[in-house]
Amino acid sequence: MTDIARLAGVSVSTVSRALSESNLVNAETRARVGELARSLNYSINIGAQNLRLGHNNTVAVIVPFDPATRQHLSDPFFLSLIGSLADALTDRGHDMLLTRVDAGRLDQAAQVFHTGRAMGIVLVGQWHHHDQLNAMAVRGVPFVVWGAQLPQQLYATVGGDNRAGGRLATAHLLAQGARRIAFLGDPELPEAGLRQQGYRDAHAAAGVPVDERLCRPVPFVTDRVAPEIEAMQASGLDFDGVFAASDLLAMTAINTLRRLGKTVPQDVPVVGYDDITLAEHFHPPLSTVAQPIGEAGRVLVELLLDQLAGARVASKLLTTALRVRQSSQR
Amino acid sequence: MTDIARLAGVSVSTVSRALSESNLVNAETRARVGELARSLNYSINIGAQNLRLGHNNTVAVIVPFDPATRQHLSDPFFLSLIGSLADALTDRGHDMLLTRVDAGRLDQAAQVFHTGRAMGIVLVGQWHHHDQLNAMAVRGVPFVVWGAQLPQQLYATVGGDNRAGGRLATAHLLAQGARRIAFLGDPELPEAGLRQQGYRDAHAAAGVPVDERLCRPVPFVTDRVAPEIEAMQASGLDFDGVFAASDLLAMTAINTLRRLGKTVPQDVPVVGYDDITLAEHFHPPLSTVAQPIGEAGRVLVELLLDQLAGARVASKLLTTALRVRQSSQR
DNA sequence: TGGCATCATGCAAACGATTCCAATTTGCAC
DNA sequence: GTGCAAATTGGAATCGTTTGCATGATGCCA
Repeated sequence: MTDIARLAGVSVSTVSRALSESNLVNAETRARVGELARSLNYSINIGAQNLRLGHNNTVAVIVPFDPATRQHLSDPFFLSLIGSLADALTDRGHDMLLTRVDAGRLDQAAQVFHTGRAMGIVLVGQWHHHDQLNAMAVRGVPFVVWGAQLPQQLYATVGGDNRAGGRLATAHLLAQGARRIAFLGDPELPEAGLRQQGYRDAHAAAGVPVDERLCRPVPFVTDRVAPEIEAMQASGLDFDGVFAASDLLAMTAINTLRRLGKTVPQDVPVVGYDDITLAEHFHPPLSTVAQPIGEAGRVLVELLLDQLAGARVASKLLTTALRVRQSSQR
Repeated sequence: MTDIARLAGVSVSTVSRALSESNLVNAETRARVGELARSLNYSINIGAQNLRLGHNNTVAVIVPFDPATRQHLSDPFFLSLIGSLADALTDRGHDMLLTRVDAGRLDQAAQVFHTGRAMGIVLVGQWHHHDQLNAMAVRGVPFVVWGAQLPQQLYATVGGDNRAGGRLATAHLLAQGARRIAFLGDPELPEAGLRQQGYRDAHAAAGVPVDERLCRPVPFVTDRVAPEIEAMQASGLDFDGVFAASDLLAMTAINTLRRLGKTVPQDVPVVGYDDITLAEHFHPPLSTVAQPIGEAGRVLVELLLDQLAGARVASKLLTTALRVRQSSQR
């Protein structure tokens, strides 16, 4: 900037004003400075600008990281959500900082705010530490979370209506004539827990009892599915439908069932959750509960920005919809 | 920092030194300052630090954006690559700025560097503008690109060995007895072009002629696949194998074939490209050419950092491997 | 006691921008 | 010619850090 000032024969103050299109400077000078800046391929240093202005328009998107398993960032649903966030933030003119932090040391996430790297935070992924999140909220860190609403939460979440989703999926399976529906998913995780709750709701509404042995607490890891299904079969536990808490689990379940000689959907209709890109390309095309991914990114960003604007924001439940495809229709 | 200095009864200089664990300060003062900082929940402002130090340790990952279609960021392969980059950068202690820019206004990508937002750039996605990339390289912008190597290129790329991948896939199909293999993919795109080249290589090596009508220039968009296959069938163009330039195309092709009454792999073996997460969960499990995604992120980051360290870096070709699954084995 | 390292600390100048305030010029009316 | 407002511009302080240099204190040795 000093160089431009020298070349243009004006002071840095004037250059600064000219570049910000202030009408305090003579139109002719403004043009000359602009020209010069362009020809020198110059653009103002955002860091310095932020420092002076006390601004910052980057938003951090933080994904948990389990240091024990050193598991990489690969879940298709969360990757899609990240894509959706990237789009929403770009549309709004914000930069997106993608960060991974140890899921246990959640307070590290706040650092990105305290160090001034980001103006606010979007947390995405499976966060167990409800209390740590509350602590963060109390400390005034601006953030929103993708996930389930919990009682006594001091922060805002955005998430699909997991309970309704579970209800829809299960009701559909019941309507297909299934009476002994296995549920695959770990109810310890808030989102899966609500989906299971919906599963129970649907049973209650239909007057069909739930066999607790059919609720299998499988984590969101595909290689735990096959053993679970084999265990059910080995112990003579009969089932005539499967509702899995994620599409990946559902797909693995279908493959396992096929390997065990059962056909989907004739013997066992299956419904998944998430509606990832490949659900409809799967064979048979997977019935699933769709999460509104595009809307998710937009709403998360909107809530965060509202919060930054000083509003007290409420959590939002996005509507989910059942996509009936062939995997569940006999 | 001023506050801490006041509370600790020392100057900001000392606080700065204490916080950076400099041994120029008395161990006792250092401890006191550290304690104070922790209790005040203070962390140094990275922006100001960067400004003073002239540093910056964030790397921008830039994904193209077609403003005409307003297409969102959703391709599973690129999303995985982004995940891989996030991991590689986190491991190396760098921040990752995820940005989307208009694929046509590629020079905008350089802005993120010129404005000091990032120290370097990783370009990911389908970049047609070879010349613009060269111009960027000439101007001294540090960046690496995921994609195919082109002649006369002044910048470094990292990519799978697309030609070898195409060769592997096609040779495998030929070995399965296929003699009329359809190729789905747009050879105008460098990567798909090389895969097609490999397809031709394999034919030449086996002494099997290529029927040009079997090379179908399908872009990387799934809804263009079915019309293409139907057109082939309608025109009586026979084929007994399919090699698709991406897994998504392959999966759509399989579904289309099935709809047209052909079984995969018995009637038509199919091989895809990329080995996305769901390839092995597909039915039938999809044979495909695996791209080393994890390695991709690491190598991209490594090359960029080498370049920033002043080395002149050469493009790198990552080895690809054929994953034979059921979709191609009769 | 004086001289001289050694240690710990403070002062002030940067880094690259923005902006309040003051200064200069110009135009216009009286 | 004088006075005053408007239009341009420059000077200097500031944002939150780091660091070269200078300063003061302390301890040790002769």
